[in-house]
Amino acid sequence: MSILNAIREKLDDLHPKERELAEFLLERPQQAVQMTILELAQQSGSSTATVSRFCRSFHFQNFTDFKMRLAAELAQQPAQVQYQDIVAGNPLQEIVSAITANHLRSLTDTTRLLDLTQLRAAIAALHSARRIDLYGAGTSGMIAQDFFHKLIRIGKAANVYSDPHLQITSAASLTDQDVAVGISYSGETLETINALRCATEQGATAISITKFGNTSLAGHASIRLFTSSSEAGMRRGDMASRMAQLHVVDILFTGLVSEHFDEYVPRLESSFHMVRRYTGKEEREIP
Amino acid sequence: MSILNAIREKLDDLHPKERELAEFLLERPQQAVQMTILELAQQSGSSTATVSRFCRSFHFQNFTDFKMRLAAELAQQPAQVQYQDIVAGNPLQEIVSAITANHLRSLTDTTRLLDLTQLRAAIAALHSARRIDLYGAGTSGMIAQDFFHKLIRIGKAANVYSDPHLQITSAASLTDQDVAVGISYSGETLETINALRCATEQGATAISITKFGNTSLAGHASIRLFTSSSEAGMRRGDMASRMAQLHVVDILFTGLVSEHFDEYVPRLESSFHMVRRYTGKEEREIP
DNA sequence: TGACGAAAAGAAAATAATTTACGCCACATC
DNA sequence: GATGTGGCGTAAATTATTTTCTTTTCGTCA
Repeated sequence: MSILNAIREKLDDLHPKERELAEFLLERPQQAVQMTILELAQQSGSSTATVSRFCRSFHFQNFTDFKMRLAAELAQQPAQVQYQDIVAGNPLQEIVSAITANHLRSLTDTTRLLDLTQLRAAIAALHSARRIDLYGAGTSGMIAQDFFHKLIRIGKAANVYSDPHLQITSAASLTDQDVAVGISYSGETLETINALRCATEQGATAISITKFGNTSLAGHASIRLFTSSSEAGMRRGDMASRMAQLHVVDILFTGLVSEHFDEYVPRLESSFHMVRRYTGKEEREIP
Repeated sequence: MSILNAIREKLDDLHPKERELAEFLLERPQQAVQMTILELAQQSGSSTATVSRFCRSFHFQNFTDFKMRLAAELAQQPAQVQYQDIVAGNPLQEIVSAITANHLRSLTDTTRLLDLTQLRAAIAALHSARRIDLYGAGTSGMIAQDFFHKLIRIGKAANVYSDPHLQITSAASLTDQDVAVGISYSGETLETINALRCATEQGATAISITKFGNTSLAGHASIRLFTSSSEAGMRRGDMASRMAQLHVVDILFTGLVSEHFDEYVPRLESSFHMVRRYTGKEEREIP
């Protein structure tokens, strides 16, 4: 942050208009680097001449040089705004920063919370499962879908259900050779809990993916995986939590493939090529 | 290295002079970002017009925009762990680190590539849309689903289709008051391209969400949103790209809600409470 | 109190940079 | 060999930036 720091240090020594400009730059550097000198001058209440002089006074070759270097500096570390809920009329740039920060935070927190032992147990269970059932509702249903997509790519006998009746119907036919995965961020989704309970009763290995804490769903699972839990923020919805859950799914899947590389990778590559072959643009172009 | 990657990928498709330019950029990007368009044209053996056209063909606003984003990209410290593919028998801890790094990188790269103008245009289009159609196949279909979940929460007349026949059927009935969103990481999914083309023909506003570069899908959209593009890595699948796409969806949605706070937030809160009321554990516990 | 000078800052002119319109040329097609 | 198409450069138009010149403001000193 050397450029912005240098500006901040000099703030008191600057002429009034330059100071206004400097303050604008410190406040909204991201926007500033996208502007022309005229836009910047107008928005900061000065003139193009002042901006130009300002850049030279800081020993940049010219305005463009200044803009480039500032852009490079800003790219170094993304702004850290914390777990914000949606509020009215935020500048778009701030929304972008806030969401990015939320998501990054969510992923790193989740990584930190991961229990390698549980992860290994989950991978082992998935690997030796005869059949894999996935349960989830709403957004967590989508996570389950995603996991499903991945599992069938490596030829696993997986199923995914978001219909409560089907969930139970399927769970009822599981055996002790099977695995059921219940996904629910809150860990309190009744349908998912019931499906996992039912699976457990049939002797299946139950894996839960919930937010960190002692949630009901985790209570019914023998293998528990957790994602970071941020304060709710009903407006924000489940954006960050969904990222975290996908993150866990990705790690599970990658761990699974990596540990049984020779078995799964050929299937993975085959599915990749087949999808290309049968859906790719090159062979079927419509004129 | 999204921008340079995108250039590298397109290298074979470029016209001779553009190609020379591209090769120069790939070889000496650091120098390139310090030059004016004339210098760059001369040193790469082309003309200013060619450079300008080149930048636009990659969907940058103009040469300056290109230079700024490239400078920002070059300023990024090389990540400790780079976009890794799945390999055999890695220690689990390393897998976790690698995936986390991949995902973080994917999000920050995508954020850096976001074009606020396009984003604003997309938000405005979505807001005033009479009807919103979402198209996607495979994993991108899931992203479309996710967006759909969000849009119906705020009472938008949205639909999501992954069946190609339904996509076209629905697209055919769009009007110039409607919006169609095509999602495809590769930007080359034929079904999605056709659906978006059809929508465009009906006069609907077309929004694309693809990896960065000049992809076919983006070519058929009037509003183009991009995610970071990493080298393929077929085993890794589309984990990081999916994160990036969701990231864009989240930003779109949050921006939409934030800009029209009074209209959307009550609906959002209502949907939140209703889901709680009708599916929550507290009222329906099974003993 | 008024005159002078220094410095700040804008207007406008000058310059530089970038985009666009236009047209030429090469190559392909019939 | 005529005609069309598309790549590409030149130059004109546009836009952006810098510099010069002028006005204004404020402080100092007679």
